[in-house]
Amino acid sequence: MSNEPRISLPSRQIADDLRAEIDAGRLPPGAKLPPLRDLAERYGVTRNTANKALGLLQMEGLVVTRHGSGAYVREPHPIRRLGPDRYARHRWQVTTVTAHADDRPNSETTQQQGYQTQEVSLIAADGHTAAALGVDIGASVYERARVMTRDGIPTHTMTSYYRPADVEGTPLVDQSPGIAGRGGGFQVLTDQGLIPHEISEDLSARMPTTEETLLLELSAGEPVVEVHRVTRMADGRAIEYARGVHAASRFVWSYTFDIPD
Amino acid sequence: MSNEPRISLPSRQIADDLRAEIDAGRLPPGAKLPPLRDLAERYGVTRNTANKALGLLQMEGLVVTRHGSGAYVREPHPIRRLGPDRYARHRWQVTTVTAHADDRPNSETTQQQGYQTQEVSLIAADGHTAAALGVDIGASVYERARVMTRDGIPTHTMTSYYRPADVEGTPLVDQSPGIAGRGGGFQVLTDQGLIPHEISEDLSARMPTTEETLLLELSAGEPVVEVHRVTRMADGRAIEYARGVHAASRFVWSYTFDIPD
DNA sequence: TAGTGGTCTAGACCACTTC
DNA sequence: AAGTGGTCTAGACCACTAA
Repeated sequence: MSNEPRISLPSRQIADDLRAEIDAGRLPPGAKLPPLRDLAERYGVTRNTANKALGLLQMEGLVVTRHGSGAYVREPHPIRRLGPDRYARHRWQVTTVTAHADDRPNSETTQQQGYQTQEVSLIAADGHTAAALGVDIGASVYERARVMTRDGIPTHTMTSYYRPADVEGTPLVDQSPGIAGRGGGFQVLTDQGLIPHEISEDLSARMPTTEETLLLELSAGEPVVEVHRVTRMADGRAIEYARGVHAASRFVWSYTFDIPD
Repeated sequence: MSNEPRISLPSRQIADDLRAEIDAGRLPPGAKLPPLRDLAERYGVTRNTANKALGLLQMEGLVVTRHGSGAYVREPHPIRRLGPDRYARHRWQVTTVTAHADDRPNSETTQQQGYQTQEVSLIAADGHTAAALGVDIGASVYERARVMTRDGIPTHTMTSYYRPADVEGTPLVDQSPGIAGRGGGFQVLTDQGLIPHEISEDLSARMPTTEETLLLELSAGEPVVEVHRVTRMADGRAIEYARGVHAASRFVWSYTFDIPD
């Protein structure tokens, strides 16, 4: 009848006990967990087994370990709320036309979101990109890959794709990092006469690849959210396709819409 | 200088090799991986180490293991696309008024989404619920918890909260499973004169709790997406607050909106 | 019954952090 | 130097699956 093991596996039991301590607040965020050797002795198991218990808690995202230091209750990340407002015109529209020689914006733009790297290359469009931009598969498109950071820690990647004719000669496809600067990509497109009007976003979540774990400095048990974004003009023509990979624990996405008929 | 280990750890090496086989398509979805004992022998390591390598691949969501049978390359799930259309009026509006005596809808409604269980109870509102519904913290609200299934496998949970005055006496708070039936919750609210008009959704991703892992039959390395939804009438009054937990790999969320000013 | 994954003990060495 | 997490070997037993 019962599908459950009669007695909890030792590693599970240890994890359950620690989780209870955490949930009850007796081990608050930032608190140090007992050393592996203590846990092993207390439960009469080997260090391997105690270590496995910690592994379970890491996978759940409840605990982080610092090699050589200890295991700690994970502290909640400051969460950034991503709503349609982040694309608002007043955030990127520059009043003076073609003012992109002025890099290094001084005020709040850098604080809000400064990117670390910008890699631009001309590549062959894959299926998704081709479909989104309305070009043939294998056609040349510009790829602009960035890693976004906040307070020095990477938060997400953002890779944009453009039709070459749309962006040739613009700061968007200039190798120099950060040169898109003031106003960013949308302003540059606007300067080209390509006015962003509508955005479609597709969101999905998965576990990171090993590369992403390194790049985004993800701790064990942290999923990523993959965002696919298509930006269109008022006439429906797509002018940018972008793929982002976000550390899940640092964001919440927010959307509001009317119920359709 | 180099921060990388000179030689890859054995468990990492095995995982990397297997991942390469999978990525290259030499181990296609559904293919059986070599038995642990074979891997151990081939690499000159113990079964423990080979097992750890499998664990890494499981965490990445690339591999699933079936106890007693073997380890297999994970097959991609059929993905369901969730757009605003799923809330469209024509999907739930019933032409004949107050037709909720007719349970067990016979045609497509059940195929699309049939729920397994419905637990209704009167509980004290927590902070989120109170804020969303505009009631005091601790005030009584109806909680209606469901587990949604598709083709017999659970896909997500959905727990709705209502102001008691809004739903008292309606099928929504009837214990009998499935009785909301035809048209579902929005139709019942409409029958009460509470017409859903606008929806706000907040999405975030995280690793599942152990309970959720059992409930949604999640395999190792599968994250969940938590959806918070507030449904409002045209005058802005909230009539439902709902929280859902989705198996991440089975869904993609899709939103389209105009760029704000 | 044979094959296979899951977990555990016992003991060892290493890598990193902290003092 | 002492403390702590990470990984590994060697060997064992158990639980589940499939023929």
